Order: sequence, then structure tokens, then C-alpha cells
Amino acid sequence: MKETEFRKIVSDLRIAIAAVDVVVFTVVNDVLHVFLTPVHRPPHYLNMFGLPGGVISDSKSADEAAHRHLKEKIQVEDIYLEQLSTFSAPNRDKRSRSISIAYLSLITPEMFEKQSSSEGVWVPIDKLPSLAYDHSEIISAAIERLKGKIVYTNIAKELLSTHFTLPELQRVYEVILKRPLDKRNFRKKFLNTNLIKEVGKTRKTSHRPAQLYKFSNKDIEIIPEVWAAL
Amino acid sequence: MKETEFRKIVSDLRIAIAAVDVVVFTVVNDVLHVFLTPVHRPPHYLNMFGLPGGVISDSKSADEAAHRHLKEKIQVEDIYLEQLSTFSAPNRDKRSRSISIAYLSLITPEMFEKQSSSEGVWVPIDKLPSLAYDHSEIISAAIERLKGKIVYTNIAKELLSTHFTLPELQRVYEVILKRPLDKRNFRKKFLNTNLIKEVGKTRKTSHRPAQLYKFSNKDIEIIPEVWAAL
DNA sequence: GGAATAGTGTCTATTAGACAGTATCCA
DNA sequence: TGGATACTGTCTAATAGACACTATTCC
Repeated sequence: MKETEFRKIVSDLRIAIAAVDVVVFTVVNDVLHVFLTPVHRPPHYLNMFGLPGGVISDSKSADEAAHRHLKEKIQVEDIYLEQLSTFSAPNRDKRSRSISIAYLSLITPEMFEKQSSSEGVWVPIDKLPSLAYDHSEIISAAIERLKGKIVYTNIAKELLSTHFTLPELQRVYEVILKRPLDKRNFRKKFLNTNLIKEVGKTRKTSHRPAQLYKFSNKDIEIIPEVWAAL
Repeated sequence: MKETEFRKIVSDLRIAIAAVDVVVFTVVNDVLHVFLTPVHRPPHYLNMFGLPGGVISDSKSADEAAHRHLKEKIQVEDIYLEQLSTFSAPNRDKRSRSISIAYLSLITPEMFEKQSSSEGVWVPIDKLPSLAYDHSEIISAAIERLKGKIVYTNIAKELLSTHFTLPELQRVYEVILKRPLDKRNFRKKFLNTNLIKEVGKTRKTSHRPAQLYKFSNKDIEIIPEVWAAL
């Protein structure tokens, strides 16, 4: 069944249809970017942008639906995805009653390079256009979640290449927290945890090269002793 | 339209119906309790218990639906309610495809007294029966959320009467965190914040009466300097 | 040698956590 | 006076946060 048919039926029945919307972040050139897709749904949403997403197809969980829709828009596998919140204001979609299960997703620079976003654009979060539906609100919620979570988990690794330097790691924190951090304190804290390991290599640069590190825990999100605010 | 009709239509169309489920906690006799309602839905769920909740009626948000369903089951107003997570595993409801937006709710001893739970029972969380649907999983998620949130917010006030003693407050923390806390350190920390104010009264007891306090902030959930673990 | 970025150590103030005895009320 | 619970203070170890200079690489 096509989405338009769903919409029709749902609208007639006056019940809600469930969909997923995904806020995909990545850090490019020290700026947090969101992935947006064109939206053109007369009569309410004309030539706008919105979040990638879509209906939850038959016999799939919302998680699976989010993964599938993402994979269709950005040709990348193994993306970090976590459920954010569900948005259900009656008028959030002017076309018909619809409920959106929103997801937060992060992609690394490596994935960003591989990705071919023919169906969308990457926009810096402080240069967002006016968005369709309640997608601005969803993005705000995602930013808050990311800000909160980066200080007490190792989630930053989902925004970095496998190998990274400490200055790069620090910049990710600064970009998300929107404030400068002291280099010495930052290094001290991170090196005192067992979160990262030195790789023993460097990259070619036109100045003094930095040591490369990697996260020791492959994928589990662990909680170090709470970092109030770095 | 009745819920059974919804179910029929939804089942025929093979699309998902959205509902809300609410995990209501309260602390009685130093034990965390959950509110459960009888569930009897042949052929899969016979004489079981489950969370209060139900479908999201026409033109209401999930928040409103959760409030309404709660008010029907427990005759109390102004209940604390926050969205927890949305559960959407395809087989979570054996009758038909259904998605549940789960809520966490807290009620105070004052509300607990007023409440007339003719339609359900309060069960200690470590004596839960086997529950219908995926409601055990939802409760686990709610407990985790509560445990996490009590250490960095003033959410405990939603589980206490307007006026309370420091020993009472401490017991709420101990019951939720499931470990004893040092009385002196606990008092020190709480009194060093501006979270609570002394009321200057005591209650009649058969031993030395404790000072009464109240939370200074009416309803907003504020974040004191992070408390790692009390 | 200059440009650019990486890397390093100390001090102070605050906080976390361990720990035991006294005070107050009632019967 | 005994039972029950409320209330109080100190010490130590760890952590947070402020702060400025040296090192390395490339050109």
C-alpha cells in the first residue's frame, strides 16, 4: 500500500498513522550539520525541507523503519540510531492525523564521505530554513539530547572517525556544547579514563602532527564517572 | 468509534494503531508500587494484569490521551506525567499491530490517599505478576528512567506530600536507588542546595518529631549541580 | 626562523564519602 | 528512664577549574 492510500484511509477514519522521522547529525568543518530532504506536499508544504523518514511499514518495528528510511536516503550502513521522542500534537501534520516517532542519528566523517546524499542536503544547525511539519521542534529536542548525552557517555565516538586526535575530539565537544573548553583539562580528563587508547600513529600535516587515538569500547555506550560539564 | 472497531479496521488494513500506556509509581510504606489494571482479552491474555492506558482518541495528543486514561482509572488530577518511550515491536500485541507510547507518572502520598482505585491494584515492583503485552519491559524502562532522573533533578517531590521530613525524603531516594544512604551526607547535600525550605513545623509522633520541609520550586524540574550518586 | 598546531604541570577550592555520638520527644 | 527517631561535624582523598609556556613539524 502506498503512503497516499494510507493517508486517505486514515483521514477518513480519523485515526492516527504512525511514522518515523530521523534527525541525522554530523560534524563537518567544526560545525554541526543536519540532513534534510526536500518536501513538496500541496497545499500546505511547498518547496520546503524536512527530516528524512516515512511510514512504518507492515510488521516492522519503528527502529527498523527508521533504519530502512535512513538507508534509502543516505547510502550508509551501521548508523547510530536512538529513539528520541514521539510527537503527536493533533495539528502537527496539516494533511492528516499523524504521529511521529522521532530518532536521533549520528554519522561519522568516514560515513559522511562515503554517503551520496542525492536526495537531500546537509545544513548547519544555525542556518536551518523554516521546516515542514513540526520538524524544527524535533531538531531542537535532538540537539538537547545530544548536548546532554555527550557529557556522560562516549557517544562522541559516533561523530568521529575510527582514529582521531585529541584536538579533533575536543572540537566535537566544543561544537556541540557551544563553548570553548580548556585544552589541558580536557586532555587530562579524557586520558584519565579508559575510554580511549593511543594508536601510536600520526597523520601527515603541515605543522606538528597530533597523536591518533581510538575508542576502546567498540559500540556499547558506557558511563564514566559523571562529568558535570567538562 | 469503539476500540474493538479500531482494532478490526486496523487489523484488516495491516497498519498500526497508536495507544498510550502509563506506568504510575508511588511510594507506600517505603516500597515502590506500580498501578495495574486487570486485563482479560481472549484468546491471548486471560485474567492478567497490565498497565492503564488505551487508544489515542480523535484529535488529542498522546499526552492528553495519557492524562485522560489515567484520570479515568485513578480519580486524581494534576498528576506528574512524562513521556518515556515508544514501543513498537511487531508482535508486542498478539491481537493486532499496535504501537504504544509509554508514559512515566508519579503520584504523591496525598494523591494516593484521595485516589479510589476501584479499577486496579497497587503492586510492589519486586512482586510483579506476569503481565500482558510487553508491559513488563515498559515498567523496567520506567524504573531505569526514574533511577536516573532522581539523582539530577528534583523529581522526588512528585512522590512526596507538600510537606515532608528529611528522613522521608531520604527514604524515597533509598527505595528508588535500592541502597542505603548516609544520613549526614544526605542532609548536608540537600540543605546546601536551595531545593527545599524549612517550614518550621513538625508532625505529632511518639518520638522526637522531625522538621518539615517543602520544595521551593513549585513545578519546574531544576538541575542542581550534578549529584553523581549521592 | 617563523607559522601553525600539539602537548605539558601545578595550585587552589570544592566536593564526595567515611565515620559516631548527642538531642529530643513520648510513654 | 528507656525506647525511638532526629540531628550534628570533621577529616581525607579526589576532582574541577584556572592558568602559560614549551615542543614539534613544515616551509
